[in-house]
Amino acid sequence: MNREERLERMRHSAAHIMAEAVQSLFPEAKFGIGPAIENGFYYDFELPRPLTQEDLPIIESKMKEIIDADLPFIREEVSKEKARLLFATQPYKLELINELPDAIVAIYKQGSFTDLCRGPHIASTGEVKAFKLTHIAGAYWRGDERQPMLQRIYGVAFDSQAELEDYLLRQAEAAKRDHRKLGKELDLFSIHEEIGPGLICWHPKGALIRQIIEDFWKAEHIKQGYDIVYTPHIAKLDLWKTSGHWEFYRDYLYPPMEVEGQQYIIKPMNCLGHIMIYKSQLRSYRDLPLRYAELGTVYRYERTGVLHGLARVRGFTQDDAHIFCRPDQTEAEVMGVVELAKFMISTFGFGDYELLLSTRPEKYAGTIEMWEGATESLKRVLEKLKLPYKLDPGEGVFYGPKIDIKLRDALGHAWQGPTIQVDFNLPQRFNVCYIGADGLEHNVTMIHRTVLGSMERFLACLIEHYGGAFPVWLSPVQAVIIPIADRHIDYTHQVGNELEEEGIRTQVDDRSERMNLKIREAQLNKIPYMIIVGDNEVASSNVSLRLRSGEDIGSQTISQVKAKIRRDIEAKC
RNA sequence: GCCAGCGUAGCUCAGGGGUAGAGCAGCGGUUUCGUAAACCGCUGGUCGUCGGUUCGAAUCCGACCGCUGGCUCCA
Repeated sequence: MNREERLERMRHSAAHIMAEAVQSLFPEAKFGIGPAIENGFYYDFELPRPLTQEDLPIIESKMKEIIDADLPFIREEVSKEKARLLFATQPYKLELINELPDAIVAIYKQGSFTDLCRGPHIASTGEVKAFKLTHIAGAYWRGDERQPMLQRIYGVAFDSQAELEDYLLRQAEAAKRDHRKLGKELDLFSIHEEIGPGLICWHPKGALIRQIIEDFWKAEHIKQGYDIVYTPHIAKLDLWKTSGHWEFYRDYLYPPMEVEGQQYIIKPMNCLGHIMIYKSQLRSYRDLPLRYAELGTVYRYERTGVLHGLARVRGFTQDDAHIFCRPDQTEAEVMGVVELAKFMISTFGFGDYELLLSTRPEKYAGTIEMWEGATESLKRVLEKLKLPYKLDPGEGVFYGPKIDIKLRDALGHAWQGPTIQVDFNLPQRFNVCYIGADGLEHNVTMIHRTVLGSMERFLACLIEHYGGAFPVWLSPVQAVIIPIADRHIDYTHQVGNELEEEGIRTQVDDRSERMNLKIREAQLNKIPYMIIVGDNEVASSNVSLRLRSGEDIGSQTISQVKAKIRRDIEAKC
């Protein structure tokens, strides 16, 4: 048994132990399910009263008693009949029993607690070495919002106290990288109750980072044969009826507004504008592929409970593009997009990401042949590029299969970023065609794609990835010049001007404050270079260089410093 | 949207039925200093909003708004 399997078994057993503890405190508890998860476990309960944070230590100490008693886990196999009797007061367990395919089901007992469970488990409760209950949350029975909401207790468990403490410490460190916290501390963006939830105000420093990314994005897209376009933020409702969005996507749309007797809505997607541009002329098969790219701001109504800083908002800018191509070009185009996405996110330092290939859902547009053909193309691209990916069966959008790339935030939550979606629906609904070599009209294949996801979510991940210490090329302030005493101020401005002329974003800190305070603030603002000047520097026409790592490089000529900063900017690291 | 928790000065937070507190920030001074916080003084809040209970509410109750952790959903 490898480490992961052993840990999973132990964590699952910890869930049973927690269930026993809860049962002893609430004899009338009804039990849902209690699996192992990454780093720990949870169990869902229906209880006579809401749990509070204060209940957790009580449950923990009860769990410790059970662990200290070192009770064996005993597996038994019983008939469904017997299981129904055993769990007669447990409606959720009965529901599970009824759905199990076999006539015989497994149960596990430890101490006074018996659970319907496939197993496997550890030999006895004493094998749980280190655990902690972390939080309580509501969770729908079977993850279905029409079902009752149960109370879920989450815990973490490890092989040793040291590993547990290490994990908790890492979580605490990760919390410091939270983009919502850093966004405020580094003065990057804000969200206002007065404006509305999920709507972002970008402050000068955050806007500057975004602008650098957008400039880079545009330049790379132009290199890759994309054409930059702009399309309106509102459009007639009829357009969205034709596209099917009004029918399939209505819950996410802001209600229509009436203008001159016509209904308009704010766009939730950019595709329709791009289609209109495509359709403004007759297109020959020789013109394809056409790639229209737009940093397009869209608005979607998201339920209040799902909003999260920059990562899940109601107004966001997609780094969108739509590729119109012939079916025989699809694979090459998807290949180009995957490579571009890989290049973009690796430029921003993301090495660790997940690729998912989603296939045909139950409700779908187009024919099975179209789906299979496109899904195979996507698969071949991933295989040719030797990219490891997971299949996400049935999770495609109704209009076509897709490849998603997920980026992780500081706390390990995976957010969908780049996405590449083949679309069989819109070309038909809008009759998006080209004239083939045969002189006849053919539907184009349309590919919707982003290579960052959205500026908001990407920035959220980026802030957390770097913990706010952005690489030099993205740092809003790249160098701060700090005089030791007021008599050095003239010289700091002189140095500052030289750096500015070199295109380095420089700030001269000429406030009447002590150098130590200025260094501290520069550190807290995660400014990459601190350039300190005092009597020695003025006398020698040099500067003293300190890095945000804390490293004191010491005396350098101004041209040495300029060259170093330029090199670091160009290396994008 | 659902479950739970939370909302006190610009920020971080204490207080908890008798009418508001700290540190930092800000402002005014003093200090001119060698690699992560100099010193003194001052200003600053209808305690998220609206209702209710009470002689009296920031404190208790209700509704709403917002935030946090999950669930569901997603770029």
